[in-house]
Amino acid sequence: MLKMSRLTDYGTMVLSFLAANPTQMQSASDVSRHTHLALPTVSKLLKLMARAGLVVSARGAKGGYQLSRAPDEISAADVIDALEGPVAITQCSGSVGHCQLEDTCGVSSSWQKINVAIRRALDDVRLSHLAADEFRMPPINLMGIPITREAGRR
Amino acid sequence: MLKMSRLTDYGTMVLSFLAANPTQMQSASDVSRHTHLALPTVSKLLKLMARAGLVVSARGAKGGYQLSRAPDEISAADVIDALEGPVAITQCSGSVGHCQLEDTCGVSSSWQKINVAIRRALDDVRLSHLAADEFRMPPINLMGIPITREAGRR
DNA sequence: TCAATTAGTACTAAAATGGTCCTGATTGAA
DNA sequence: TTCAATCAGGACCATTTTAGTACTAATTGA
Repeated sequence: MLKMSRLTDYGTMVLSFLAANPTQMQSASDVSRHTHLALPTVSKLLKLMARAGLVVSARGAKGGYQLSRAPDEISAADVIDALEGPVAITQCSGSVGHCQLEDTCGVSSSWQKINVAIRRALDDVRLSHLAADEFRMPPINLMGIPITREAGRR
Repeated sequence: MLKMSRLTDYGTMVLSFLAANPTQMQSASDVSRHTHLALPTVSKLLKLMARAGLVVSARGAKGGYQLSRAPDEISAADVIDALEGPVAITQCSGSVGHCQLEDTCGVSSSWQKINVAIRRALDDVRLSHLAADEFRMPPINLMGIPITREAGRR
């Protein structure tokens, strides 16, 4: 069904929050508090996204996370890549054996076209778009007041 | 990772075989024999695709399956719909509760754009393209000679 | 030195997927 | 009429994937 995993959904929430607070480092618990996502989950997400270079981290007291670049420099594809691995509708021979048909394999060519189209669509949508959707209320309200949001999301 | 399920992959193999033999009904075991996919699996696939209207079935002796329409009238989206359910990168509230934000829900709008782009890409690729890739050898060889193909596909 | 905080990784529980099997209905042909 | 071939519809189990949690080590500011 081509669905995005729940983690990716959460990931956009987390990134959106960071995008709304670009100047300060936010600790994982800060993020957890504001997004209403469980701390261990947020922690895991941030670690993954740090490894992927979407956010930068600082250890130690006063440490935390920040977006590594502007929200319109982060695409949906980046997020999915970070949290679910590379986007590809067909993964040629997921297993060990290598594809002997690689050169001539026509099958992939049609799916490949689809892959490219999907990738482009995912590249075109930036965190700035997603984040704008995410927290619709005026930024002034963002900090103190918890953003109400269903647990199941949406 | 946005991957297509293995069943869908098999599905295209099955449909490709049917596309190569448009005139005769093919029983599930015929299809199994020629695609080298296990009979119960082929059977399941054909049932699902029959329910979705991609193939027509006939019961009883001499029964079997046939494409319901021309190979270029069947899109990749159709196949995925039939075997994995509707294509949607975000499934709004998979659970019971309904979306209270439906009208104003901005979150979905960006993802929705992605959905549309993906859907279009999947609509554009037709079974005729996939099938052309699938069995590349001259049609004359198709019937008697088993088409060699790895179990793991590709 | 210590508390706060990330990094890394292991682990468990739950859900989705893949695959098989069984039982019943339909139908052409002996 | 009977029977074998064949599809229809589920039930079912095993495997894999995903989600979520927990624990330990490393880092760093005060």
